[in-house]
Amino acid sequence: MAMFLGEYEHTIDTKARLAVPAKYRQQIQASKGAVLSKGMGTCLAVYLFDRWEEKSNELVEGKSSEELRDFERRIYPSATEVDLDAQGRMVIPAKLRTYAHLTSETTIVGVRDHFEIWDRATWQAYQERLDAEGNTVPF
Amino acid sequence: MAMFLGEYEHTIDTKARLAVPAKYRQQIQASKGAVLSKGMGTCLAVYLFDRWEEKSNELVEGKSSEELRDFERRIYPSATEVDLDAQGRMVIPAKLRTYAHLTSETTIVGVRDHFEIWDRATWQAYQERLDAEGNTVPF
DNA sequence: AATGAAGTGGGGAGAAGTGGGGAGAAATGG
DNA sequence: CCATTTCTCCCCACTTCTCCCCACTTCATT
Repeated sequence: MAMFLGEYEHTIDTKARLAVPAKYRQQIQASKGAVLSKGMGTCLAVYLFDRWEEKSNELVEGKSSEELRDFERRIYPSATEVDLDAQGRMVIPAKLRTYAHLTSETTIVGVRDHFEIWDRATWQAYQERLDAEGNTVPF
Repeated sequence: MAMFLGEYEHTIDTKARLAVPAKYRQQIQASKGAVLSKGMGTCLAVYLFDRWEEKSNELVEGKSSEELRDFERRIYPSATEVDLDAQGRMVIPAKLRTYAHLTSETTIVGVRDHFEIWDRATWQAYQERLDAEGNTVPF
């Protein structure tokens, strides 16, 4: 079972390329590929394909046909298949880059069943907010 | 299994031609062709032929012969086979262009088993409506 | 130091998207 | 049935962008 851990500071270059951490890259290459989509909050999310299908199928459960249409038109257009060049980089489409306020300085974080791509400043602000709210690490 | 993802901004030229995104084009060419028809809402929909047949068969289930006739007269006349020129463009018939309020600025979105063609302004308004209703991306 | 893996940067060929001319088919009118 | 106009579609041209390839740096390990 795939598992994403850790925090990496990578950069998006002038061609909109972002190197995927080698540990994640291996998991993508060992699976049927991955999907990049808008994430919850100001970030992007990458799921292995199988897991992404599982999740979207769960989310579809019990929706009326009207809700379903809206939902599908929200989910699928905001997603793209991830493909990596020979150096293990992915290209971030302009729409998604804008959505997540990504510039060059980027932080990539593993979140159990997926990983997320944050603008570094946005990520830091988010972490500081969690600290301020008294969220602590429970270990 | 065919899968349509992503969002593309293309233009309809003065000859009513619209370039199909290369990723979708490959799927069309790898299949038995595709069908262009009116979509749900102010848009057009393109299904691969096999999937379109499946869907219309489902929709026919349990209809009386009267309902069936109406249904068929509604569906089939508005649908056309998609054929692409050497540059991968399709021609949008005038009736369909009017139906979907298409001008020049067009957005093409993948929605799992088909893709849709929207006037760009109409698509933006629709997405903003979903935002306003509190629809968020759940990933 | 030498080696290899990981991340970053950039040149350049080919693909993708856009625009328009023009021949032949189809529709329209006498 | 022929003439004229309209429309469809094939072809060529141009621009932009994607992606393949090569190269360099850094860091960890031996």
